[in-house]
Amino acid sequence: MIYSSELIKGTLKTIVLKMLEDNRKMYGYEITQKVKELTKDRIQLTEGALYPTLHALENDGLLTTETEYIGKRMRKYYSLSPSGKGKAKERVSELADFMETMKLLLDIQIKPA
Amino acid sequence: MIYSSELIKGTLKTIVLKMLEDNRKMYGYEITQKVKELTKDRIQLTEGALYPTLHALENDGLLTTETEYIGKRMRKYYSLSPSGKGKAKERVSELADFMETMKLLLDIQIKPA
DNA sequence: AAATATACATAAGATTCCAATGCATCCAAA
DNA sequence: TTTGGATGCATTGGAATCTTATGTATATTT
Repeated sequence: MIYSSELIKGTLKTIVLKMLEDNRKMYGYEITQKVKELTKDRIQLTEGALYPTLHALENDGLLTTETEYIGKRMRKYYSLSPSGKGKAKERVSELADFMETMKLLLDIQIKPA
Repeated sequence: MIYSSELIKGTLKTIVLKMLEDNRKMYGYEITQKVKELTKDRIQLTEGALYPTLHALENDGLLTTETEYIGKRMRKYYSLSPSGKGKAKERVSELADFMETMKLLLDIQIKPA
């Protein structure tokens, strides 16, 4: 199943924050690949959505960056700042709560973990 | 907890379709109240979002309408068309699947129903 | 040698939602 | 009895978010 793009809306920031919470330090392309892998190809982040989001999170002080070169190719690593760590927890828990609510609202049966 | 509005994005159409699937015939204001009630005030649909959505669904042939007057006050009832019924099931099941995926991605523990 | 993958980024446009506003009716309380 | 709150429709302007397309460049695989 491929999700209609509408569903992804509003969750991208949360996904990015969570990936960085789990992995400490990642670069953009790596995030797209990790998400693709973890979701078995169901969610494929587009670069046009991802990079602006990373920049916005950085602008908000939630991410810090460091640039590395692999050969001549640039890699821009992103990490959670202290406030980013707080924000990550906040966002994930908010989404979890929202999903609980949607489950009730839509009569959706969710398999236990 | 009040959800940051971003989360609602992408789910509004699904919510509306589901409400009409369960209730056969509803008017706009009734939908906002029902959703508010079912979610214990956590989701409050705004009119600026709801009405354009209802019109869009109607335009897509998923909803039919009938107007009634209660005294002098107009009421516009919305119902699922045959294709709307199919779409409702499709959307809800897509959202359920998406939530499963997000659960895995974000390590969220969901309580069993 | 060419195609694919890696890796960054921006721009134009569509979609979607919110906040604000407007109109009108009905009902309850002051 | 009149005033405020709830009911009920709707639109508009603007913000936010994502997609598609494009651009640049290097590395790897075929």
